Amino acid sequence: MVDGQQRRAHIADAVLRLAARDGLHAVSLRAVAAEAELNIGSVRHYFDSQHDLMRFAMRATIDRVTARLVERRETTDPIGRLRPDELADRLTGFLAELLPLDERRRTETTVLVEFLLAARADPGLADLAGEAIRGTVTLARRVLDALARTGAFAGDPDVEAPRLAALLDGLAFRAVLRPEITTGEECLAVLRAHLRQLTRTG
Amino acid sequence: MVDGQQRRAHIADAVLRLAARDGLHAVSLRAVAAEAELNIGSVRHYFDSQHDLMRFAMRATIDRVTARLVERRETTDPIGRLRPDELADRLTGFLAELLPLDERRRTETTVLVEFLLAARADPGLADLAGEAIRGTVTLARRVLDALARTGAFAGDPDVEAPRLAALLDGLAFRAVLRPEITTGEECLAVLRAHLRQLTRTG
DNA sequence: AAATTGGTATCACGAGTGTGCTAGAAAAGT
DNA sequence: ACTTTTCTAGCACACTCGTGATACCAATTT
Repeated sequence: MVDGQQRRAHIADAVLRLAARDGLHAVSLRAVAAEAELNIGSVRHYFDSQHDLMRFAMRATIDRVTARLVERRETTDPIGRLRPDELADRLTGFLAELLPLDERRRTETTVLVEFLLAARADPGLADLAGEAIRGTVTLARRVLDALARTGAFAGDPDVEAPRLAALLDGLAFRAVLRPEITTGEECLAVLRAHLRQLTRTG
Repeated sequence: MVDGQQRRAHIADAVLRLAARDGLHAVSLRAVAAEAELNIGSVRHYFDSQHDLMRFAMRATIDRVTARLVERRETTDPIGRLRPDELADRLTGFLAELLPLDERRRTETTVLVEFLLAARADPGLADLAGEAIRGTVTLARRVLDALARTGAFAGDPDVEAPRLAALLDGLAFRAVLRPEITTGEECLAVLRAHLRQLTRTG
């Protein structure tokens, strides 16, 4: 007996690799089967339709990123008294989980952008897209809370959270599209500057 | 004799409408012909290949947005002495040209996002994508210059320009994907807050 | 008036797509 | 040992796609 969960994950991985490399439009059943080194019939055994496969892959990506953030959620806990700049740098590293700074994060971010855009015209993915888009704001809110808890920040969260969320998604988007223009170092520098400035305003 | 330029623009319009409504993957020669109420043969008469058509449409979109910005470029000229906040609001309106705040801008922004992502796996569009991505930073630089010229801002342009660019693209991206989450008002509020804060920092 | 170009309209081909369907092999349950 | 489920493998159908090729009409040129 084969491990069904593991097989599905393996297939989803093929989808992610393919989508990140060649774009979502290149993700066909046949291409996925080839990439996963499986037969088309096998792929279809684990996923009833192409749509199921896509949804599963998108779900998996969101969960994967979320899991990383949860793993590191203690980063936002104010252990001890840190200097504001130190706290800002700490949170920069935390939020950098959403930026394409290495192979893994690049794949995840790229695929998410692809899926989000696809969801625009595909009602079957609308809920997942909403989840992801809201997720960034939620995360931003959490980080701002962490700043506020140390008294280093006292701005209006209803403006600052969307602002930080847009900045994050914008950096990710630009770095995904043209890494040689919006480099990883630049992303970090910008994000760090933003968080540091927030600590100076409140 | 038919006006070739006009016909090409008409066809490109059909591409934009289609791409904005159903996504780029739905833009086939047949769909474009139907949308433009032309015969496939006619479309093919004006464009040698599908790739030519795509390139032309992307080029047209970039030019259209650029033209709007050039039309309003005097907005960045410091006529008279404005209060910093007034200047910030003025520049907010200027940069809002890149945000999907009405039908026209929504179409343009959406299509641009679609094309940018498509360019990731299509070397034939790479130069246009680079142009667009660089364009946002250039624009950001111009706005920061305008701020600096009035002495209201003295930050580091090498950080602030990419930051503003990422914020702009992030707002546009999010508002294109989920307008009910990242609304037009929120975009404006965030952008205004950002520019106002810049005037207070320097 | 004849010839050339510009524009419109179709057909046909090969390639690629998702999916319905069938069937053999392998493993698990009885 | 037999049956049933799981898995793998592949055929075939209907569809869409871009494009080559062809033909016909209209306007302009010669």
